[in-house]
Amino acid sequence: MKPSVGIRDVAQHAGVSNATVSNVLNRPDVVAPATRQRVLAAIEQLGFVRNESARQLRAGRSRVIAYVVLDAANPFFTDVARGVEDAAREAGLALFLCNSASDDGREREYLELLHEQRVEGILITPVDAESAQIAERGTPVVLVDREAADGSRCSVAVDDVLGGELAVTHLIESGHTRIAMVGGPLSIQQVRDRREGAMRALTNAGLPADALTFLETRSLQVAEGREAGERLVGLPASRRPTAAFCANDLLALGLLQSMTQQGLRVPDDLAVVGYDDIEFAAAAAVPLTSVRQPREQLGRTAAQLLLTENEPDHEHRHVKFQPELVVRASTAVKRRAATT
Amino acid sequence: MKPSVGIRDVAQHAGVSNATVSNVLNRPDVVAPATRQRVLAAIEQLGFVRNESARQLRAGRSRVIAYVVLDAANPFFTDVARGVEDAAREAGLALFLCNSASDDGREREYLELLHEQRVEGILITPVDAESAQIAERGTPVVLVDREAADGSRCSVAVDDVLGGELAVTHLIESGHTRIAMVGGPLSIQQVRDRREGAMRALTNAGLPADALTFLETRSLQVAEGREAGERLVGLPASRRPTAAFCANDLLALGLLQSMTQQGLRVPDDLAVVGYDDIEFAAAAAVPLTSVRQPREQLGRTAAQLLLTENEPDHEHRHVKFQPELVVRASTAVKRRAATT
DNA sequence: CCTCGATGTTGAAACGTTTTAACGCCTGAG
DNA sequence: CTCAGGCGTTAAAACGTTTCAACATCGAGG
Repeated sequence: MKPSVGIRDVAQHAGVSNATVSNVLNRPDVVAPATRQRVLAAIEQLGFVRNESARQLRAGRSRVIAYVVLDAANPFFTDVARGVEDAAREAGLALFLCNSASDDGREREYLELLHEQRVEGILITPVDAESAQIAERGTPVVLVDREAADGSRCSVAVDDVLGGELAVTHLIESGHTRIAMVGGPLSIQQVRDRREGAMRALTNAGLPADALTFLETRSLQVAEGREAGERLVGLPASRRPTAAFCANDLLALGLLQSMTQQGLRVPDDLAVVGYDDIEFAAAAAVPLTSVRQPREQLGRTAAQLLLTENEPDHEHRHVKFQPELVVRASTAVKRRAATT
Repeated sequence: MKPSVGIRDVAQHAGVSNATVSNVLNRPDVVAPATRQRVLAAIEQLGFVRNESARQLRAGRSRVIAYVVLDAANPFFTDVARGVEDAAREAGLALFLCNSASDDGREREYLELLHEQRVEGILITPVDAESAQIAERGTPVVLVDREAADGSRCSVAVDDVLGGELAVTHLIESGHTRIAMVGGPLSIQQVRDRREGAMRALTNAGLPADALTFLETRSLQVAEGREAGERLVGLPASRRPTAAFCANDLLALGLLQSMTQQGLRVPDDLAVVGYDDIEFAAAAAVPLTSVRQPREQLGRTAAQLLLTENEPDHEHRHVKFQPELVVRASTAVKRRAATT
């Protein structure tokens, strides 16, 4: 079971040289049919499994790309990953998924490992885009859902400022003038961008900057959304926002739950806008208005960009998609009578 | 950028032999502090990255395990994966996630690749547990959320028959006598088991077998749940079930959505029970009654079992956890007046 | 002064592939 | 009968590590 049968065992068993076995494996057409059969039989019989390490050592390449994802439990990222995988398999590559779980220690470890593995390329949605961890080390890296600060590598992103603007403009047009934004930590670029968009929406509408209350969360997960909901309800009614813009749908779902539990109604007592438009947003307690991003296309494009990396005349590109607002019940205008 | 600096470049640059560099990397304590510093400096300066293929080729081992998951977009599996990863990193191993997406072609390709990569071990939730793809090939394999048919390998599972029984017993006790089960394809062991449990519940309650209508779906995803909802509503009212047991929460969420869209109320017109108790179940339009499985523990245990695989006196074990019913609004008894 | 053990370092042999250039053989053309 | 050329096969040299036995060097104990 362990004695690890190698290519030369096969060769011996089939009465040929190991080079011939290698040819059967890699260029079957070049070897005579009879010999090929004999070799294949030997492989079958001995249960030979090609040793990828050796092959790779010799060949220098590895047929594998990896996607280091920020939160594997967030459906947004699994959808992006699906896009990546589709593109990868079209190119004959396999995809390894690594979950950094927003922990830059884990992220570093995975990057290190992947570099050592000499994967063909790395896609990453980094914990912190500025971090030096992602330094060039011979393996091409493409940023996903983040913009490369310097032009030093390819990136695929969505215009988060615009997304924030769309969301908050929608709330303002629905008559809201006290709006909360829930999200965090602020070390995440996207949270900052989406907030910037939100501010821009205020400015456009001629509202003062303090019309937006920022509730910072420790992460972008459901539990944090619930907690933010409690904080929100804890505010004195006179100051309490009438609408909330959440930095992603997980937070929004948590917020929604929290509202229900505390006996407040959405959208009547609080309108809610999420971000990402994950599949569960539409199935939520109150179907969620959300900012949709082209998730699979994001992944697909990133993978394609990665594949161009080792073309000789490669120029780093920065693709930026546009988000789109999907309006559902969580922001429906009912008995809204704005304080305006 | 490409000329790939190796251990001997470092050695030369530091004025030592490559063996010493290797020692610095693997047994730092054995080399004199002064030399060590010099070598580390050289590594830093040359941007040396250890070649894992070569190391692995020599050492025969690989510090990586993999989990081939059935559907990376299903939060149930991402939670299991989290458990796996926690256990793996405690053991100093990294985890590669591979998504078979319920496609046995993909599954086969990934298994092949992982064997060739000589990963330390493979966890898998197989598309088809009986499939020969998973044949022993030198790399230990542990089944996750499936029971090993023969005792030929370790497995970690949850008692799905019991789970089905719990769900349907609950529905029966709530007064339902015409029950639908939504799930499929039947090639999936779990669907079969859960249905068997459902049947057992009928028997226990003295109901005839045809009290359960089985609606087979093509997959276990949200869209299929929606479609099943339409089929359900299409039934003549006299024969239409008053409750539905879904083989997982994704189906249940789809069903829920479909009901709402078609103007039926849950639980009044149709009670719904899901399975898995994913985080989104509680945040659904109508909070979902569901059968909870110890997701992270499932993963954690599987990883631990895998780690015992190459102990000399290893005996294959089959761990089986108990599921638990979580009752929420989707099966609340309101104006229920059973036809009994 | 010699021996011994401890401490650090090293040369060289693996590990299992792929690849290259060369080889032998056979066929058909001259 | 010879020779060019095609075809199938092979020996051997990589690829970049780790490891092992051997080797210096040095201080201490006899």
